[in-house]
Amino acid sequence: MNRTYKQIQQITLAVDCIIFGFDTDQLEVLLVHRGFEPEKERWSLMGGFVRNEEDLDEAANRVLRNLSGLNNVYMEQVRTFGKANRDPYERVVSTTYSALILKKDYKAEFIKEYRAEWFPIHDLPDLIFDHKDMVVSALQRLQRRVRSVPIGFNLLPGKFTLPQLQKLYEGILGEKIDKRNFRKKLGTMDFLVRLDEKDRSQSKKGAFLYRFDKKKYNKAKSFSI
Amino acid sequence: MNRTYKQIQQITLAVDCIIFGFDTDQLEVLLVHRGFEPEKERWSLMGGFVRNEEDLDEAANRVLRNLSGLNNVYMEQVRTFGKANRDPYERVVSTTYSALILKKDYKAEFIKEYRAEWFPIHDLPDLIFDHKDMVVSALQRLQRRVRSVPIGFNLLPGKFTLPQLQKLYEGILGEKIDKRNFRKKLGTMDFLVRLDEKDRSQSKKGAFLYRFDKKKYNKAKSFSI
DNA sequence: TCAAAAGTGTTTGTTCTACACCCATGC
DNA sequence: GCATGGGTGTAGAACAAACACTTTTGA
Repeated sequence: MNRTYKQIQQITLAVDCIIFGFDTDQLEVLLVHRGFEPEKERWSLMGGFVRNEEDLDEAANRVLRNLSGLNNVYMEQVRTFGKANRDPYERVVSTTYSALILKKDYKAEFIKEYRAEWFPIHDLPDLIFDHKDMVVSALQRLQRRVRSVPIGFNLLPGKFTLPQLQKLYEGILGEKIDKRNFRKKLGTMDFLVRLDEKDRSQSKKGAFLYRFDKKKYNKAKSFSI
Repeated sequence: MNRTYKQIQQITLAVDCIIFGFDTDQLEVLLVHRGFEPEKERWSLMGGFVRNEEDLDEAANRVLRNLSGLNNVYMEQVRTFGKANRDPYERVVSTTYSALILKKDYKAEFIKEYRAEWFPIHDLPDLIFDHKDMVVSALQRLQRRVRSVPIGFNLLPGKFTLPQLQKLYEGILGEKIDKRNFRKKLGTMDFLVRLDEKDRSQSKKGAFLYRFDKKKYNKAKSFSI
């Protein structure tokens, strides 16, 4: 090891965010239309360079905050993309983070300012560099994680119905789920508390609203779908 | 994004390798005793800086090769450690890779040259920086992966016995496994082929040798322990 | 009264767990 | 002949998968 190696190494470190949202029955990703060179007018993930004094995690949070106005968002590192020529213009190594946000928290003003747009996960436009691979690996990770950790709730409002929750899981996993079996599993989870309230926007009968009780979950910390 | 950001950013990118080996009944990690400042005389993972023209994966392979003489080793990226002050001497972001090697392939000459040493996974010396966290996260990942992908075989010779294999899994997972249940599962895997040969080094009766048939595995690609 | 979505149990098959004895051999 | 590790099967419990009808209500 060589303390002056920095003088030799010419690699820039960046973060890219795969921002997931959910819209009634589809999982979506927020992409930005680049208004600058290189690759102007193509689509990309939201990204940015890491600052000298900030943690890598902080960099990802800053990028997300600056480009979306959102703070305190559920986020986790996915993996680092480091092919020498992944960016043909300069040597950039990028660590990806996946974020789960409540779509309606994302303000229209940012849509305009950054020319951002939501795309269904299975209907993405052409993306720059290896950003498609990044989305794919983030999705795969999400599909694995969402079965064993209750992170999916970050994509729903604080109060949600079981039909909504089921559609969310179907959207993430990309497969139909049996309603009765799904509810049977949820029935064993006491951190899912039913409210005395119904949402009648989807049906005349109305579906009971539930909320995720974090404190109760933290006692047992067991989750599996 | 700013193409000249590299002039501002002063972050060095490194890789660190968590090298796992297995010795009859314990999972072990190869560590190096640092003969240089900073943190001279303490223990650390094998690491190195990424070169300008090499892929991140290549960097990890180079580090492993240079410091161990081993090539074509099973390796996968674990995660990237990027706390601003994780290395108190300079700003270094490090991507970790975990490697599974056959311990007896690791030559004594390198042990001497690099003052490297094998340590049982649950009896590590004090490590520099966040290297302990790196080992922990690599172990956790290994414990998850080893159940669903047949990567454990990389820690055993080409021919191995079932008692050996069971001890390997017990060593990695840190728990006892029922012999009959373990063998029942293996019995369903036709890519595990029994040879007409026994290893008598552990018992008088001798245990049948098996080998992992990669081609057969690639047909079905299903594995679960 | 009917259309549309919400809600509810049972059966069957599969997988997981616990558990104890005989076998082959070298000494 | 005995000590050592290798090898084998079964029964009960838990879990997963398949499947169809009733309820509520607004239009």
